Amino acid sequence: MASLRNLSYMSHCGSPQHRATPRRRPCRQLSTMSIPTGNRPNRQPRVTILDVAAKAGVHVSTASRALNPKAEHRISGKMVRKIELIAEQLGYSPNPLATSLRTQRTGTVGLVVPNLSDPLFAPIIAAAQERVAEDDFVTFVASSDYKPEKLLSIIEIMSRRHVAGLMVASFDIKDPAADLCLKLGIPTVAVLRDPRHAELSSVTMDDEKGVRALVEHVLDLGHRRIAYITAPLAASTAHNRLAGFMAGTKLAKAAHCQFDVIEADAYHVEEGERIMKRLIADGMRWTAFLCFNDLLAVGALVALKAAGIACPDEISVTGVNDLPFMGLLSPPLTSLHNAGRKIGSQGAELLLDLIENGHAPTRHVLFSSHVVVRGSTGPAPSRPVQDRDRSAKAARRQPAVRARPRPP
Amino acid sequence: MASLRNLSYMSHCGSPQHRATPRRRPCRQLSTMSIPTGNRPNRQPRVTILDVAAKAGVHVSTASRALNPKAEHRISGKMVRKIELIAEQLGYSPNPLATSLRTQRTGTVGLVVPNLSDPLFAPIIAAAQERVAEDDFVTFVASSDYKPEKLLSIIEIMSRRHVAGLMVASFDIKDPAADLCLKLGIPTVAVLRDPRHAELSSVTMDDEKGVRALVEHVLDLGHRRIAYITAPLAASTAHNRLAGFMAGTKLAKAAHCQFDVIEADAYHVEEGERIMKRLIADGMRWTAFLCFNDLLAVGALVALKAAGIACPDEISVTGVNDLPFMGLLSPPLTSLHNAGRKIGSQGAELLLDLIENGHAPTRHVLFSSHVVVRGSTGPAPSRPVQDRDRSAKAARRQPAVRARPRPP
DNA sequence: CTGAAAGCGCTAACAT
DNA sequence: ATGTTAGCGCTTTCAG
Repeated sequence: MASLRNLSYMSHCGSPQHRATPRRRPCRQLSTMSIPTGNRPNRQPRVTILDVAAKAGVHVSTASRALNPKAEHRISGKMVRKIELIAEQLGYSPNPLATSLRTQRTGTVGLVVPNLSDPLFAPIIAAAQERVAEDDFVTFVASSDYKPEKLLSIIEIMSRRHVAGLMVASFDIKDPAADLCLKLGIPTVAVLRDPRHAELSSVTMDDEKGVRALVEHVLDLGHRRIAYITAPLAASTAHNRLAGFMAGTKLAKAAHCQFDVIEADAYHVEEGERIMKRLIADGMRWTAFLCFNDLLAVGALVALKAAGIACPDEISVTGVNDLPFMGLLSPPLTSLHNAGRKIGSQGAELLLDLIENGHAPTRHVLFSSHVVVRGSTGPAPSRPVQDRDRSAKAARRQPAVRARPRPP
Repeated sequence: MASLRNLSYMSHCGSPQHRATPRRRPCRQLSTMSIPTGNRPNRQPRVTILDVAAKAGVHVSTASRALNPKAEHRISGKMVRKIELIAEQLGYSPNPLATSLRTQRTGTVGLVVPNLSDPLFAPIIAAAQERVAEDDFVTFVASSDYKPEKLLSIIEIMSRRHVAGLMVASFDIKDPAADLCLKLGIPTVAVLRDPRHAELSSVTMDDEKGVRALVEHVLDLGHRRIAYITAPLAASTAHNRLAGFMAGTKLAKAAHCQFDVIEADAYHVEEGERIMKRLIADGMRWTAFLCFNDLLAVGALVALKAAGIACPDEISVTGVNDLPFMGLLSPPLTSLHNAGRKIGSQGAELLLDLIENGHAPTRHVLFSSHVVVRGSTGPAPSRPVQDRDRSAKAARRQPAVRARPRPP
């Protein structure tokens, strides 16, 4: 069975090439912005509704009505069928550009996330795109790159293009970008990050409850020195999860507990690694780390492994989001499982409501997450790491950790 | 340091709601397709070029020229500056819909992948989107869902919307969708999947060489019973990688070697798991598995672990693409590292070339991959799995594996 | 250097 | 039930 079907073993015959000088756009106007030039010479001549009308021997408006579901009852049944037939055999399809200009409706929606590559956002975009496609919307996608100015610019660009609505996963708390959406009159749904704007619908996870459950989980395991690595606090998710952490600590009524919070500068693996390295170097004082998200947690795991600190035997770690593969790491990561694709489809659903019913009430959908216990959390060790012979600077204790550690 | 900054511990106050009856689109025309209705009542009244012209006391055409870099030298310098100033203080920005209708250029490109959620494609889309955004293009994104008809429909929709170009990662070999792109006159770049169309530019990985290197790697480790799990052979990548496998087997001049090929039905983890379960049940005869991609390989690892078969002690496994986290699995997956984001940015580069220079030659960029050796491959065991007491049906040998195993 | 006028392709009053 | 007309906002001949 070494051979299979009739296969042609073509070898790839391409030749590698690279641009010598990357093209740069010429510097532009201030507020105006033009459509990039494309020098396509020979496109197919399109069949217009005029052609259809001519062949049917009727006026364009008749053809237009016949082809338009909303007006087709104003036309005799036979005429409708005749025109539809002609349209089909001519291969007519309406030019959305003209339709849009006339009707002020483009049939497009915009999806904005902080980072398209993040495995958290990809399924959300995918699900939202699928949902709006069912209603014949096409999707602009852009990435804010975690930059507020970029988000503003994206919203302006999309607004100029008359998107019917926007689904945004990039809002900060009290984000001016959210105000901009409202000012521009664009139906907007916030997902994951809720700007806390009364007039904006949102779809979010119940992060507060989720993180509180994580705290309870590690408390149950006997941990008493617990650190929480939060994301930059401009994001609502960061607020909510921190609130959950604080609530969890209160639950503990913990006289003998030590809780600390460390603020990360970013959301990715490298940042988690950087922070954990620093903490290790400064003398490790905790037995459990709750991380804002899985990526930071994975970075923490990497740093622990590099330092020869055993997880979960010496230190427990948790993440949030339960990204793909988190269950297959070593150790498998304990995490908060979120609604994944459902967030995207539900966001799309709210958005379509808003679009199709101009005065739909704003709604706030809150999905609950649940703790997925895996191998990265275990019983608290009898002695914390620093009491052993490992940490170089174990003596230095007091202000060992800064709220916002800087790169060296 | 348990408290941090002045935080407001807002608790989330949304209420969960779900649509009772999902809205379905009414059944549509055959070839015509209309723009979805959006009942937005009150958008901001836009500032048009007429307003600018009026305030400047000139004709619209003058204003148009003054604001258009390509025609602004036909206007006196003072006039240009005056109009630009007025445009800015009025907050004018051109309506791309009107511009597009007039010029037949939309400043949009389309990006199509088989699956938006796949961690392989997300970075490619992200990188391409970033690159084309530099040239002021906005991006339509859609997913073909591995369905040829869906791909055709996406291309038609995007064509109707006058995209300036298309980057497609969904082509099969000799894909009619590729012909469609050409017939429609859309500048198109194929990425990852090369339809083998002489007139289409492409950006791909040198999969053949890569997989051959993987074969060499496991041969070097002493493996003599090697299976390759291929993807459905409609995809060019599947052809190329299989060719690499075949080439590797020939290199072996291997009288005592056994090579087999198994065709998967899909690309995801579950499929890898299903196949490996089946192979285990049928009596395992191999010591090394090369998998078409990481997801299948991960599935295989899951099944092996579930069956209590040790990797790499008993069986070695490899993947392709080196997705994020592959190095953190247990065992860490040996894989082929690909160019990742570079594929997307290079694809965008070629596309922009095609768009801006109508008669740019078609180019084929081939990136090379390299083997990343990790823990999932190890020396061949002295005795293969089936010779021990593990396999239930170890006796059945001959046609144990079908080319296309079906679900039970 | 600037104005006049036409028209991209379509839809939606307003007629009949 | 169909035809007439106007115009969405912009660019681009063609005149002057």
